[in-house]
Amino acid sequence: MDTTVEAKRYKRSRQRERILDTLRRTDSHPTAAWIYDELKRDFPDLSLGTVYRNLNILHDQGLVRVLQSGSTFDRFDADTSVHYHFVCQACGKVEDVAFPLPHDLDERASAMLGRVVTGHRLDFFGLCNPCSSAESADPVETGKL
Amino acid sequence: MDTTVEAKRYKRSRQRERILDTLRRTDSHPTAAWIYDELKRDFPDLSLGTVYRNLNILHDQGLVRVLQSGSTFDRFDADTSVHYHFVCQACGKVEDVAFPLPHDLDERASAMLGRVVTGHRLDFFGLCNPCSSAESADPVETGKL
DNA sequence: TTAATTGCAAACGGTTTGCCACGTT
DNA sequence: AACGTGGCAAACCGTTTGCAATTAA
Repeated sequence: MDTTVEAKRYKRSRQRERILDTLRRTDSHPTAAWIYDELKRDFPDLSLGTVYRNLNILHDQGLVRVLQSGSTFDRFDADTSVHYHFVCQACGKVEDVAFPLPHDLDERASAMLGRVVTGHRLDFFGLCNPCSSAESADPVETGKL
Repeated sequence: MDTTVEAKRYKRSRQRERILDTLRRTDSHPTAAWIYDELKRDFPDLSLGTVYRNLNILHDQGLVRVLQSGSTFDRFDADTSVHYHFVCQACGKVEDVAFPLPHDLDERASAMLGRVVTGHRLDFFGLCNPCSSAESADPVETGKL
């Protein structure tokens, strides 16, 4: 991630425009590989690395959300009761959160969606106290996780 | 994952007991590597593979929650507005969910936690309609993601 | 004795990166 | 001309797995 004051100046590229376009035309929350397959028709020499690079750029620009970060660590919790988590975007620390959400949230969602809902997961993002006081001018970095 | 009718019969192992014990003694939601380092003192020949194997077993037994799945794909979304997701635990499909949560959820959480909360993420888990009708007797598999 | 468990190391798989030619400004 | 971008392939890194030896039941 860029920590300098100046943001990077990007040039246009057909590939990146088509990647964003492809992403906007679907609601299937595709993987990088799916986008790659999709564009392979029009760009026979397309590389997976190019797709990843551009998705990261688009994310930098705030045009794309990353739903799951497959590149981070698995974290484990022996507390199997219902509770949520607060994740510090600076240091990655994970804290428990006892946030009062409706106890029948799954049932409600189930009824509203017309699907079998067996559970949910809620994470809050932000800065923990130590990191909050340590950082003065920090880049935005929205929705990183 | 075991799809047979009979569940696997586990034997005791010092390593697995210590792994669960270590996990229960902390609230830091550690990674596998952290647990490995922790137990390396008492088990000098301990292997990371053993830690992973046992964490999976403990998860099978419902004694451990996995907070982030680092082994799955990143998924991308060009819709940057606030919305949630429904993830099918059978086929992995991701659907948008317009669930009515308080618009000031982050502010409330921020006040309650005494931390800077910049955002949150809510995922529902369950079975999508196609998978729901396809599966008759399916294993529980709670909290996989 | 039977089968689960372990340590080791190799394999796996999604993602990143170095290199150099090419495209954009 | 200056520098971001693309394609290719190797590297990366957390996680899984095959194997022979060990250990629980």
